[in-house]
Amino acid sequence: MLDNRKKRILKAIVDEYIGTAEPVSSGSISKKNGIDFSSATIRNEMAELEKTGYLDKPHTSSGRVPSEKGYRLYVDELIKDDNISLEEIKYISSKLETKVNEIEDLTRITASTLSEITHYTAVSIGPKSEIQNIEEVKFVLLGSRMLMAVILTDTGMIKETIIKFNEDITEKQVETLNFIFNNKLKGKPLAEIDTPLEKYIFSQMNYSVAIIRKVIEQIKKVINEQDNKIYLEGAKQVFDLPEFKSLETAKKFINLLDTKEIMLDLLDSGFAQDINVYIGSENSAKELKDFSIVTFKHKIGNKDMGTIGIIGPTRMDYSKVISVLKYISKKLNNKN
Amino acid sequence: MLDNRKKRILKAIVDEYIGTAEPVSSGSISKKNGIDFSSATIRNEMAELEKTGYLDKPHTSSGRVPSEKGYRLYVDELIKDDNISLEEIKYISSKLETKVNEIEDLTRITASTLSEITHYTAVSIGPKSEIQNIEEVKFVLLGSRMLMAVILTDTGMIKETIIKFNEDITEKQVETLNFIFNNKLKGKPLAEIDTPLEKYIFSQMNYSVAIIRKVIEQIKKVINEQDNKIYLEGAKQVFDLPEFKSLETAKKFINLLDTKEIMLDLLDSGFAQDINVYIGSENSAKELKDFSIVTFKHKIGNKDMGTIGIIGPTRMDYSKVISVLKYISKKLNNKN
DNA sequence: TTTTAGCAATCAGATAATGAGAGTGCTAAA
DNA sequence: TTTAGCACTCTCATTATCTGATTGCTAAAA
Repeated sequence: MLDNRKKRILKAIVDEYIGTAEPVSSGSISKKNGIDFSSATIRNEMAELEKTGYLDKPHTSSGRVPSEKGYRLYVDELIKDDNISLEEIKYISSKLETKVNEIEDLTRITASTLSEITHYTAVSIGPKSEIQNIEEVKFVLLGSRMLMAVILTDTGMIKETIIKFNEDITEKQVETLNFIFNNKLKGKPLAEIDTPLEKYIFSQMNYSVAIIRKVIEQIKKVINEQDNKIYLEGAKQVFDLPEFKSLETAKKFINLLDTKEIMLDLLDSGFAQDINVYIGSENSAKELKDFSIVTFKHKIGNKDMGTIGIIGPTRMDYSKVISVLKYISKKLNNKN
Repeated sequence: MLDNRKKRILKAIVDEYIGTAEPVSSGSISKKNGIDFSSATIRNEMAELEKTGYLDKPHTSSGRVPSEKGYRLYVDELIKDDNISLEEIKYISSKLETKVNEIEDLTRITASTLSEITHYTAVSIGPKSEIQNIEEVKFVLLGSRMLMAVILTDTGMIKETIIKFNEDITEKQVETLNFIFNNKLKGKPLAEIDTPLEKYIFSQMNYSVAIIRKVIEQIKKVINEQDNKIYLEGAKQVFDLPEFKSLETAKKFINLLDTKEIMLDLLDSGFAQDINVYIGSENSAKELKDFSIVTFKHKIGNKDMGTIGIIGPTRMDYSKVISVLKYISKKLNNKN
């Protein structure tokens, strides 16, 4: 266990390193208000902190840099979570008041707001289809061979898709589709739209199995696309961070953001708590070992409403990110 | 006017420079098949080409680099437009056969295919709303206070939007809306959806002007958004080009792509011809002076169906880009 | 016992010096 | 008209040198 002074010094080092991205020297810390010891004393403490694994040293004659263990302690014990300014509060409020029609829009706006304030990259996904129940399904005929299907779920997702046919569809058929889908599916999970349903409908109404199959396939497709759709905000922000000054690193990062599996995994991995922080190699994917991720599962009650992830260097301003997320989380819950 | 040999040498230089991005030496050209002169002779010709403005020289003892005038001649007179491989043809065909429901999807798929083949960045927009006529408008009630409006146009655009109200909407009202919109607007330009229509509707049916206003506002909003929506494909490809090895340049480029006005302008600027090439400072925006743009207005008959732009360094493989575009253009026209 | 001043040792990063290599322009011969 | 030959130029990579920041350790001071 670290004594109080060591913790204060560690905090000062991490704070400074987050600000400057340069190894922190004993001298710069000894001048900090609140820490009134000579650089020699700080040096001794730093040597200890290094020995116990909280700090690293890039090379013999350089200052210290926080290790992952150091960041972890910093995040768990040393930061405040109300590091948010009045302007930021105002900005967030104005953004969240934007009228949205669909739940994904809300998640996306939240993510982009977050990215704007923190200057890190944000990724987000809407609620998973598997946890959503069907509120209403509506078929609308557009022209004679084009059917639009609109699906509303209990989490507020509205998804529409267009289905084209090689044969004419009659108003009567559309009516039947509307009737069957709503009677059979209202309140049921989205996943019910599948082959058994197809068979059921076919048994109820005697028109072309091809039509029914196409309808169901297309709806399944659009739901599936929805589940795998990742929104990305503020990717170019990273170019302003010193850790991306090498083109190689920047390229690696951009490619990483493009790798759907990793991103989906990242957004899925959050625990039941609201805000999760993964520092460097704590991330499940080894590609993320040089980054830190903060994820936030937006819930209403215990219903998952989508997830947001903030990706940045391990030298992330955790205090700011967490504070802003906490505030947003509170706001979103009040809203409903 | 350049004699034949000078043209052949210029072509060889541009070809080589496009391939290597390195200043081209007299020696490397003299070895090219088809050009069987000693490096000294080539040197003399190169000196001439430089004097007449077709070539530049980064410094006294370096090889030559094409000037904008050189590229212009190259594009206008020296390249072939059937520089396309069987694999590429197959790939394009397979991509274009993807079923699409909306015209924007087609433009977008075309742009992304192009970007994949050429390794340059593609931007695209759908057809402008002002040139589109309304084919059908459909209102569908979702729940009791949520109305969905679907608009189909003659160019195949399908746009839907959701309108939320603070009061209940009846099926009767929806019917009236459907009746009036379709009777009044079928075949008319999209722009007719505006205040005069609002007044007309209000004179025809006596329910809350607030509802009508909201409907029209929301539809106008979604059409406007549509007009300003730019699709971007393959932005990260530029990281592989040597001209973007400096982070500064890459950053500038990414910011450029983000500047809507410039991109919209770029896509609007094309002439009546199908394929337009703008080299370096030929571009209207000064921010684009280090880039070349190839634009392509996709038309069916003389109806504009959207525009695609390829952005790359002035050292762009014009022959490849133009060949692929020509082929795609032919394919798209056969399709309809 | 704790803190601090002082100082040699270390190392990254900037700056300067050197040299090789690629390419040109020009001259004079083929 | 073409080409071989050669001095000249300039970039780029490599090496050497210098500077400044920072540390660890020792011994004195608190």
